[in-house]
Amino acid sequence: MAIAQLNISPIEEVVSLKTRTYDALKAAISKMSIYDNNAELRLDERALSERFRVSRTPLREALAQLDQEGLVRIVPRRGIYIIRKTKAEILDMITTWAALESMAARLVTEVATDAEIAGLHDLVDTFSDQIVDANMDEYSNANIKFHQTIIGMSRCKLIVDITDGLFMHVRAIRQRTIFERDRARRSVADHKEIISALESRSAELAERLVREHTLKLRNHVAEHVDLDAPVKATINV
Amino acid sequence: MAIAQLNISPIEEVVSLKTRTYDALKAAISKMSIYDNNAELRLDERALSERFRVSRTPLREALAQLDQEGLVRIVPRRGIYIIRKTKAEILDMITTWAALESMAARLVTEVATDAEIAGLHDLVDTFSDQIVDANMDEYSNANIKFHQTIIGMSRCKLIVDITDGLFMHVRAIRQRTIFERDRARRSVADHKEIISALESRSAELAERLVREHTLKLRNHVAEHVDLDAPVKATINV
DNA sequence: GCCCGGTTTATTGCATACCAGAATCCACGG
DNA sequence: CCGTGGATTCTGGTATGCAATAAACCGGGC
Repeated sequence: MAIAQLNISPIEEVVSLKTRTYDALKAAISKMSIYDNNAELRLDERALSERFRVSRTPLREALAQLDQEGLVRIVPRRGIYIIRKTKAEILDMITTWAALESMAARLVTEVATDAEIAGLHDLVDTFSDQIVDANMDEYSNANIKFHQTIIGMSRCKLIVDITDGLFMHVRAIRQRTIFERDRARRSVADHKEIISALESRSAELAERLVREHTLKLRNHVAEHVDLDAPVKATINV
Repeated sequence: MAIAQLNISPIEEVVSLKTRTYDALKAAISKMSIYDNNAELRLDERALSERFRVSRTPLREALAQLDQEGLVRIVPRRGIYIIRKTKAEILDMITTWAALESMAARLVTEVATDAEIAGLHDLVDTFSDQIVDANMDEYSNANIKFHQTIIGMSRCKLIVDITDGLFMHVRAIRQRTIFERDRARRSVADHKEIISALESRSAELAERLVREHTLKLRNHVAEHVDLDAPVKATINV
């Protein structure tokens, strides 16, 4: 059988070593439990260069980008360190997140299709009941996905990008934050309310619910999370 | 008279060429009217390297950071281009700004001192009347300063940083956006209302006023600004 | 005269070599 | 035994050179 039609793809987009190194480093840092007390926070250029089989030049360019992004800090003549966010910074991130997602919710009521909004149920109903108790980690992921989905439906790419960055950091401290069954249950309830608000296209309500939901988390973290203490459990948005 | 106490300052912090190149490039790009039709958007590494009297290595690291930040785009094997934001991106930026500043306003009602809030009057009263008509450019700067001041009083450094980045881009298109006397006057009125809301510590009201104020700008730009047309006049927040 | 192919040239990506500052180690003196 | 000063080493910062790719140019054929 002959080929009926040439399937043209944009050609293999040659990715520079810099970019690949950047991605690899970012992934590695994300996966690593940087809030473990015994985590190695210092990065050695030459060692990394060897492990990635890349010269220091593209590696350093990748590091410069990560520095700009706030994931690492390059101290001249001293070294490169993975950044551990302070509690204040984490709180700021959650506040910013609240600001952006509440605006996103407002936009969703204006631009999203009914089908899109309906799709949110799938991300919540699964965890409606006792399931939450069992798989906290899975729930936590679905949870973040719920929020990211709402934000995505806002059609505001900038908000999506910024919050993606924030989620990466927030994810990193999950393991160091308090696990509370009740919080998860209340969270599910909140989510359902939010979906209702979106479905009824009430911008003000949706915005307020989302904001309050996230600020609840903020207050929770402010009160119960100690970033300098040993690992405790999982955060539940 | 002998020295009573040693005044220790953090010592002269040595700034790397990379950092200085980064700053210089950023300043140069900001100053440049990148929305001029005849603006040169392609950057030549060697030429820059010569002009800055710096080798290509730190220059490239600086460019990598600017790329991450979204000011330039590095296309492998093709070149480095200054990014011209599309209209959609500009609108997204203003939306994001609205989200962040309205949250900031809320925070201000909670954490700012009366003195701080009172200080806002100075940034507005000067332009209360006809003065607006004369010096649009000056007014425009004071205008941005007004918003930055509010954001600063929120004590949320992350919001400050993000919005600083946004302002840089918004500033860049000012010259290409419509100048409207009436908008400026209404803007001053809005600002006064916002100050009142902050003074009375009403979070909801302040948040709403700020959001609506900025979204007004968004709609204005959406309707009246054409980024592909020749220069027209100045934006008035 | 136009189009296509090959060749040249310009420019970027990467690697390596060198430089400078900081931290550590060690020897010497108190 | 401790503190100080210098030398060594380690690590990041910078410069330069080479390789690879893409754009520009040129020549030949239709």
